[in-house]
Amino acid sequence: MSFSDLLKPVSINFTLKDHTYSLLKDAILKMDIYSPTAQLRLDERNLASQLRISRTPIREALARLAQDGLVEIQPRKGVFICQKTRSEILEMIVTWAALESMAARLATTVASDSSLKALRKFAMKHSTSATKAELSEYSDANIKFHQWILELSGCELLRTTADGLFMHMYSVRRRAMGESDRASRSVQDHMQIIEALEARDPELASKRVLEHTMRLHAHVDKTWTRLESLSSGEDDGDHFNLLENSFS
Amino acid sequence: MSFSDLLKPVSINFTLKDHTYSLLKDAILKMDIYSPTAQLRLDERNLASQLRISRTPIREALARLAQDGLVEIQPRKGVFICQKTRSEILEMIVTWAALESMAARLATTVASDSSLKALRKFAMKHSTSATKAELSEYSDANIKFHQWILELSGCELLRTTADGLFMHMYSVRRRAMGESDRASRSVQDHMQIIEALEARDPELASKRVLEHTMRLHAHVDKTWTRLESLSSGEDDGDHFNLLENSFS
DNA sequence: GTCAGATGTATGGTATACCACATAGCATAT
DNA sequence: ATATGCTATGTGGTATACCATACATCTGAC
Repeated sequence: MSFSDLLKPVSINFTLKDHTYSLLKDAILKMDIYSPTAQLRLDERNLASQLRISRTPIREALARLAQDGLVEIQPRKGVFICQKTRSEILEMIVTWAALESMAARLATTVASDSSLKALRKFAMKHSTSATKAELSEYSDANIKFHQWILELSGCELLRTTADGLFMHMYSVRRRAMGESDRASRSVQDHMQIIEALEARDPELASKRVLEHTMRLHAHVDKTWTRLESLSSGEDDGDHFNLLENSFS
Repeated sequence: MSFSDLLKPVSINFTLKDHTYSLLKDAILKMDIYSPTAQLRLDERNLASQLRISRTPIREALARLAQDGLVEIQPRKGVFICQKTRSEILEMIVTWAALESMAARLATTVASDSSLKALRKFAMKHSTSATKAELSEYSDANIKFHQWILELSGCELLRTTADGLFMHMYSVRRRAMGESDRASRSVQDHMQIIEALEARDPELASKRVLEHTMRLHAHVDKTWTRLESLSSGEDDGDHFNLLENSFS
């Protein structure tokens, strides 16, 4: 090993702006933004003094977070963490379903046999923990499975776009994805998806991913009521109920 | 009508930051960023003096544009307009196909008869201009048709996500979407899509939109060579060639 | 007692000064 | 002649001062 190998990574390209961005993003995603006691307002000056930096990099980070839809900047009013409505969450699941369904379609063609084998191994390992109702672990494995399919598609844009959606659902997944009665069905679905991938059947793989994700959609649609009570007043309508007969 | 009615919209919620953002965005999208003489570098101080404002709102606008993927900020180096590689453009088309295909599926359920009728009317009106090889007009109508389907889905997130992709393709659409030999086939496709929507057939509508968009994908894949020559050196591989047999 | 207006304070928006780094050109030494 | 190192300059990164607005509180008049 030469000198240059050791000395290369001199923290190049580090900026407070970028650091603050990921710092704030993680903090927002970790906190339970639906708790009644949640601090929804972000004070630039407080953040600045807490992080011991000036407001400038913070403001640029906030501008990016606003672009992500994580916060809302009301001019002359303040910066507020965005609470997603049930309707918005359902739309995210629909969009996610669209992306992952396409990813599965692509994966039937581009994924290597070995990578499919690895996916199967992963899914089977976690099929046991799911039945043990270790919900948090199951939830993580569940998300990982879906992200894996996105990766297998070989399409970076599909993956990153879907990641943007997953991000918003982190603060939500514990209550939406963790029900144990859904776990066994979910594991079953996953296995069928893998079989379709292994069979190199684009239509079938795409169809199964779509149906699987839309089952989550239906589940959230039915059980999710707490969110509406918090941000009550605005009613976007629940026209998505109508959509479910598009997927059988 | 009282004075206050007339005077209300006194630039409330107007911020230089937001204004600069859309200003720069439009400017970037309008210019031909693939022209050899294109000015790819953005100088903060130049922009500031041209717009007669300070650097601060410009920097926040640039941070958002970077998030959009329109520009790249290289710390301590400069801000550069992003040229998309052919590979990235192909990925955009794939992702767009995923979104619009889902939108068509939803639209078969939620779109009203009257809105479908309006879509058909729109498509038929522009089917004539397409044969007249009025390319620019056809190109606009083509995009409008696809956006319309996104709207009919009733899913805002599908629409906005797809819009984000369309945005990047504006600077590209003239050379990618305007070939007249594609126009007649395109019009034909559009009509078949409308028929599937009117038949309220989710599978068929989704399938036809997918195939239609992937025909554009195949077309771009085959004919797009100029881009690579400009940003030659990096080769992301053209593994997307392999994907086309997923769609027949 | 209540409401209108003034005033104070907090917060975001903007401008600007300064700093650190990257780059190119030049000078000097070998 | 070439290579090395210094310096000048331009650029983005950061800090900070100041401005404008929104909102709450207080005060005074009715």
